[in-house]
Amino acid sequence: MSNENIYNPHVSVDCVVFGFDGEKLKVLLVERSIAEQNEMYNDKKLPGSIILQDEDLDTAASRVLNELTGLKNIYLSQFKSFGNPNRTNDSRDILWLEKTTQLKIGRIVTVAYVALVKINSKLVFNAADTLVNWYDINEIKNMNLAFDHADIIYEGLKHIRHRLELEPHLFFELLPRKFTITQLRTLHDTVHQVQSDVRNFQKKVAQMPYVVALDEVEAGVPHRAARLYKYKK
Amino acid sequence: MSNENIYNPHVSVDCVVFGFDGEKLKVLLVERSIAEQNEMYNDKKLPGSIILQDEDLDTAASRVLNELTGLKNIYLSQFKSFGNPNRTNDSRDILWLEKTTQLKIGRIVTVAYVALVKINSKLVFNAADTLVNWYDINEIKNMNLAFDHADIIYEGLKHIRHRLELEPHLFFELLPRKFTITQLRTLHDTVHQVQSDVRNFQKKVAQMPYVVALDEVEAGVPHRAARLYKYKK
DNA sequence: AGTACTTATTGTACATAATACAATTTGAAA
DNA sequence: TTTCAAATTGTATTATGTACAATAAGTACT
Repeated sequence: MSNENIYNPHVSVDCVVFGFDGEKLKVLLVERSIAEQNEMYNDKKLPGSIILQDEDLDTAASRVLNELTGLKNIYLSQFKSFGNPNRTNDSRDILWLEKTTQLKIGRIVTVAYVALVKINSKLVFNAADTLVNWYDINEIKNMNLAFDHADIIYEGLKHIRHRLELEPHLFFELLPRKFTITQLRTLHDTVHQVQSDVRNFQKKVAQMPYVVALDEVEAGVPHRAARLYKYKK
Repeated sequence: MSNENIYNPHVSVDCVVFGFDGEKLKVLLVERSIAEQNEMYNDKKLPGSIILQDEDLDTAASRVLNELTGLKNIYLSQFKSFGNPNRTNDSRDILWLEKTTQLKIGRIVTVAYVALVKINSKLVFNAADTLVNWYDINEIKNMNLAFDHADIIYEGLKHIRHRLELEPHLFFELLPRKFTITQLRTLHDTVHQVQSDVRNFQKKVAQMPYVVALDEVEAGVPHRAARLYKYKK
């Protein structure tokens, strides 16, 4: 291998942050504005950052999430790295990188993470200059996203579907602290794209020792209120 | 974020290549020699390489494997990236990096892959100056490995155990083209660290349409020869 | 030829888990 | 008190997983 071939790309982390609003799976995206000639171009991107010197990958991902939402101790898991040499070739992406980093950046390999958060958490969107919003996972394909972030979201979705199959405990990262079995079932069915039988689902939940019934029912519904449950590891 | 904090690390790929010799799971390691003062220090490392300019991650991993073994079209799957800032801090590792790359390299983020190969493949160990050998997965913990390669192997093992549970088809990447059910069972039991019941295992295999019996039996055994099977996707 | 040895091959009974399916209860609203 | 919307609950059936041992086949030895 000749030395001229050795290349020194940058490394970043990107977070695919999932939430559940009671009906749909959502992803957290950051608004991005690019000054292009006399026009402003707007699109969306995943929360992410180039890693800092002496910063571990996991640490960088936690930092990104914390800077954006104020949240700590949330479920965060590396799932795949993306290093296509062309992933930073779009002219708008190059423009944006130069503006935000003040550097000529040729290539970025990004390490992608999935995060699961309770959408009802009072998210403190810290950085005053960044607009952050939840988007329905099904709308992503109709949106303009930076870099290869649409691919990353899609891969993250596949990953989290697997993970939730293997570790059903992770469902409770997405639900409020007190939830009904119907909410759990809706989430389960949304994630796995199935329609479970109500009775069989109740039966299955009944034999999960980590789902415990509370002495409370939901409030404010115009019909019989459902019992509330909590997750207890 | 101030610009002085933006760092530009190198990126590499490393391959954890698994094989099965009929009894044990094995990993392919490369011999490494480092001239240290007047002594030669020898240890082992994973096959890997810094990625080239304009080279995709998957492509780099294929290249590494092909340069080392001559094999193409083998199962190769990215599983995790390792970016601990201290992973390249060992003095011998630094020495070796400088010797082989002729560069001052501060930090390397590596993207790790698992590969599954038939150990009976006539592996052409191309590079005349690299000694390559199979090592029992259980011996790894008693060996001196470069960088954090012991961690990477351990994570790769965990990953491949998961994968083989979800996609039993992958077992056939490790077995010879013609195999006996006993070989398949031994492999299965080794990977999953269980001891299956012989009859129940046969039953399960019998209802795999992709395992087809041949009109042949194994040769050269000093007892009743077992029927041979092949995998047919 | 016969015996000993080693591994291959095969079935049944039982337990557990997954699935299909609908009537009744509860509380709020009219 | 009637209506409505959603919550709650059980049984029969099927499929899947598990425990368990006797016989068959081929080699090696005498």
